[in-house]
Amino acid sequence: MAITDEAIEKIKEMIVTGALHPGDRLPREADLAERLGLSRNSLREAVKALSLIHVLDVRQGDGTYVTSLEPSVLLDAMAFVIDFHRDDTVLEFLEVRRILEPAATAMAAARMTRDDVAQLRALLDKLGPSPSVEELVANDLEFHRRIAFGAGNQVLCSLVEGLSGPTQRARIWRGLTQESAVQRTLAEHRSICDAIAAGQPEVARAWATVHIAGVEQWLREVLTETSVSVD
Amino acid sequence: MAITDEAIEKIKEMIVTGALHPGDRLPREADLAERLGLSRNSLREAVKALSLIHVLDVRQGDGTYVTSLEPSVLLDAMAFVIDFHRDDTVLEFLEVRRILEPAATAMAAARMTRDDVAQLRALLDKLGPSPSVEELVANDLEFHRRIAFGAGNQVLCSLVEGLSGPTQRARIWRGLTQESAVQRTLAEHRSICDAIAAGQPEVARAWATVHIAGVEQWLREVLTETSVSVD
DNA sequence: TGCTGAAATTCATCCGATGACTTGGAGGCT
DNA sequence: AGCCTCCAAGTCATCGGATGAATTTCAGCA
Repeated sequence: MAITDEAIEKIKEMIVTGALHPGDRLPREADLAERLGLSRNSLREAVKALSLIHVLDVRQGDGTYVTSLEPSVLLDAMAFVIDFHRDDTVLEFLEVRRILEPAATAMAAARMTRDDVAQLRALLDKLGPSPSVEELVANDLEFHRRIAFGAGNQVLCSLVEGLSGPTQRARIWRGLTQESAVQRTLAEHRSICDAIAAGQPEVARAWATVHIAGVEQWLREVLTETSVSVD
Repeated sequence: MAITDEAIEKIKEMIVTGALHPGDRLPREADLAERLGLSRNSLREAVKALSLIHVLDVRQGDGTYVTSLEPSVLLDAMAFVIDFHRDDTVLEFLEVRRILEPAATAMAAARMTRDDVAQLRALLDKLGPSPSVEELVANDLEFHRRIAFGAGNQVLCSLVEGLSGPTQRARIWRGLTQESAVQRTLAEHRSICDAIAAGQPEVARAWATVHIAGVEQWLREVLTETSVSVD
């Protein structure tokens, strides 16, 4: 194994075994490099890799720290990974969302407080009569984020959030506006919200399923029409 | 933004825009560094980070290549990330598995061929009368892997696979053997297999749910008993 | 043809030096 | 005392160059 990979493993080891706790500061690069028996350059490669996936947080002029290591932070890196995928696999991601989101929505319907629901509805109301694509994306993202958060499971929450990279969501919404399916989608958001407000998990689950399946079907048609060369 | 991060973005951009395709070879480090306007050292940090998440594949003496970028390859990196989590969040991961696995199992029940099922059953039969923990873990992993694969969705498959890091699965099985709950768990595997063989998605889904929920409940009790300091 | 070994290519690792950024404290002002 | 300014120390960021290690390529030979 390459020396840099060993360094990655060793740092990981230090964290997993508890030698390093979340928030802890690492020794300075020069010291840590010496301790691990490699050059500062090679160590930096290891640190850079670990900081890309948010395990380490490097602050110039200050030091290098272990992040909180919360699922949300780590799964966050997943969005980065997902951005690499183009249309051909987008459908598969959407299929997974169709599994996760209804579950999350049902859980949210059982757990969210009256106050949470009020905020959720306020979010939907905030959208003007003719919103831009950017506003739609932001609103959509926030809506699903809050529901996932309301499900009370951090892992589920970040997974749902990460699963539709911002890039993909943007592309979908751009497509929807062109096809004037925006109104239907927004109406579905309201239905989901209503079901959660009524505390009806199964109804909420059904609306969420319908919602995702709708987008899925639309995307499937678009991909078929434009044939193979969507790229 | 740091120059290295810019390099990461630029390489990502090249891939996403299609300037670089899966399998393509990158220019040699020296050239690429010059082209992107940074030193070889800094470029290497970027490359190292991208290769940790399996976006790039570096081969000494040969060159640096873009990987296949298949979901399985990229989500693979998730297992690495998940290894950082300890008992406190394991339950949340398990809860997500309880959502995904039943769905995958139901899909598998509808899609797997007679031949696939035969192999699945053969796998279960391969386990001797008193298997070691290592054998149990390997068998368990392979069992769930095949079902997820049988669901016909790469993303779902790698997600299910990745969600229970090998480390965690091992710990769970070690615990199960101590509590002699092994037989019940193995019996559940057989029930799941039977339901898939019978082509009954809903029965398969139910057994999968029961299976995961069982592990979940056991783990919940263990965590409660041993109090806070499981770490 | 098929094998061997040397040369070319490319990544791996190291070293040393300089620049940039953050933090904390010394010193002075109000 | 409280506050601000500014400087010095600490730490990461980036660079250029040099040498080693692994792989591939291909000429030369049996």
